[in-house]
Amino acid sequence: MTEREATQADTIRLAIESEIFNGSLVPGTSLEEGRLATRFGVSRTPVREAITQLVQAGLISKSAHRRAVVSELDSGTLLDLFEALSELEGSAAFLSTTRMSQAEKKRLVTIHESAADNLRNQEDPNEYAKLGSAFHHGIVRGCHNKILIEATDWLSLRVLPYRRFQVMTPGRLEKNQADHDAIISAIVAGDAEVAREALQRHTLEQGDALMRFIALNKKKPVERLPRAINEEYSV
Amino acid sequence: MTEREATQADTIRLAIESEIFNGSLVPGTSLEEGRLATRFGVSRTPVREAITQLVQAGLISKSAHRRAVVSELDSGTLLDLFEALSELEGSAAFLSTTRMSQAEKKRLVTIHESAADNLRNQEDPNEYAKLGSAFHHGIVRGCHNKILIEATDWLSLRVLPYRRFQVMTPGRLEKNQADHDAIISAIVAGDAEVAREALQRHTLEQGDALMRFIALNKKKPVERLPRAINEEYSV
DNA sequence: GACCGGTAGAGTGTATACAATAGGTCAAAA
DNA sequence: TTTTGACCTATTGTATACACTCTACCGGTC
Repeated sequence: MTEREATQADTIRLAIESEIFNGSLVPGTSLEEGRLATRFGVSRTPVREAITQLVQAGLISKSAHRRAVVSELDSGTLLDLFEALSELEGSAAFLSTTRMSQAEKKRLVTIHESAADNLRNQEDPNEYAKLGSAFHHGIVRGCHNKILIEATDWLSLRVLPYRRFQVMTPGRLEKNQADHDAIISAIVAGDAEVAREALQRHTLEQGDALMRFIALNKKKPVERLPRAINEEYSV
Repeated sequence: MTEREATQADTIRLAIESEIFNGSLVPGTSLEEGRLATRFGVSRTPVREAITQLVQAGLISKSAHRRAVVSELDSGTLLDLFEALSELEGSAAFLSTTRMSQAEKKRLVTIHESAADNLRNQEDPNEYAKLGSAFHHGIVRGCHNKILIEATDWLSLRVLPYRRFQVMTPGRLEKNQADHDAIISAIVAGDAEVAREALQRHTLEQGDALMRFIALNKKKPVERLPRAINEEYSV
């Protein structure tokens, strides 16, 4: 929808984004324009522009004359986020079932089978995670509705800062794979309503799992804050 | 989610927004920072910030080193927009059915009945339109999911520039009212799935109607462009 | 006559300087 | 000792000046 090129503001936006995603910038960290400017070796102008963009993207919150802060999602909002995302992904699955080409479906099956292999042979869990998100991604793209894709991406983006909390509780990957299996079966079988329901519940459950894990780890927040501050100030 | 206060950039953003909505700035019009700056009596800086925000909101498109342009939705995208919106509103209706308080449902019924009165007595159609959007709005809020509300608002915003094309084809209002009637009935009866389906189809049909009307009027685009340019340059 | 490259001119991107605001600090009074 | 209020500093918001990019026009060439 909105095409851009490599202007400094964009570069900086991407840099901040990835720092948020990889955990250098923990939610709650406050961002200071001047400091960021010197850190990136530019003036405050492009930094401000990057911040404005990230605010609109929902990754940063800010009010007038106050510092920008990496958005912090309380558990209620996080729950809302997953609920909304599950509805959107469900809708996408519904549409994708009838709209994906044979090639697209085949690609999706391939991804799914790679994931199955990975799991069976106990390979790199990071790789499995990548395949998993490719699976979701593939279904969403399959709906061929630019706006629905955009909206889904938007919500997914806001979950990313919390994805790194994702951890293996015993049997979680197997459950995940089984869910995916049900979803792909429904899509291949052409049962749109089943596909919707399966993906919807799957995403919702993923959210629940993530939230439970975060809730547990919030008990010891001592280790989180100092590290974050440290990394923000490091040049 | 993101709180702001009255900074100049926000004022200008709102000004541009409303000009887009009321039709002063027709989709396709190009916005020049310098001109806008002098028009609003400020420097380019807040104007640029306003534009950045509107770009992220989807109302304006822009790529690096090029002028900002009021987003123009081709018919395909508009169709996507309505399809996505219908899914979101449908989801909201589903959730609202079980989550709205009695007070909320009552308020919704009141709005619906006011609309019925308005229609029966052939009162102001503008007022009817307002009640109609209040009805939709009320259902969406009723889902009590901040994110879903945000996402729905986001999409609705992008439809607004085209709403003014809305016109009365014979019997359209009656059909609209009948749809709303079915929706509110399902909600009051507590039948979430019926509510979802009813609102979803209703929004989709609204979109189709709008698109048909726009398609007809696109046949004579001569009158649109000069007027737009004219209005942009008027102080 | 059509096509191509170069060259102003307009307009965007960035830097810097200035203004205004918020939040903290310190002092004074209860 | 605590609280309150005024100032003072740090940081954001805005203006202006400059640099770079694009585009449209022009002359030349095929």
